[in-house]
Amino acid sequence: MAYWLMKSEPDVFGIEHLKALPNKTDHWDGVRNYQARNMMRDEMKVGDQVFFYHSNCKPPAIVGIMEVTREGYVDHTAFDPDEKYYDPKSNPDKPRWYMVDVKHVRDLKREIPLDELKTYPELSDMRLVQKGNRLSIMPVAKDEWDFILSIEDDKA
DNA sequence: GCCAACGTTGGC
DNA sequence: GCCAACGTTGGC
Repeated sequence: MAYWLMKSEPDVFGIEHLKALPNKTDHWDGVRNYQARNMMRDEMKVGDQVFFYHSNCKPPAIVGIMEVTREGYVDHTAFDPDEKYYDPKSNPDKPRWYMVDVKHVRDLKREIPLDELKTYPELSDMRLVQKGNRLSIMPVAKDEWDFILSIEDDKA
């Protein structure tokens, strides 16, 4: 089993939106970045655990845990001109973009903000805490995953 | 709202 | 295939 982190803007699609859906499950559409696409298409497996990260907000933070419930399949929103993430270069005969389904597992007991994550030497290898990081989906090492859960009970 | 980082596009 | 221009991300 592998571990991941996925970013979303809470104003657009936050963890509260995911929780409100039937089965607390949704497809993670709209990813238009090849590195992120490859991870969803090729690497993420059912049962993998995923941190839900709120980006572009105050404060940016890890807020919960999700689980992959369906492996990579074609992101049909790329074919629809009415969709925000329409991509005319993707078509059903030659799909360019993929997505996975994720299910809300639980909220963290507290939000763990980015500026706190940056203070731990244990997490210094995470792309999340590195400068200029723009990748919206990234793998998380098991020891990093375990470490983050171990500070969940700490006082902020 | 600013701006640095970085991915993508397109002319050559 | 290079690289400048441009667009987007996302922290601050």
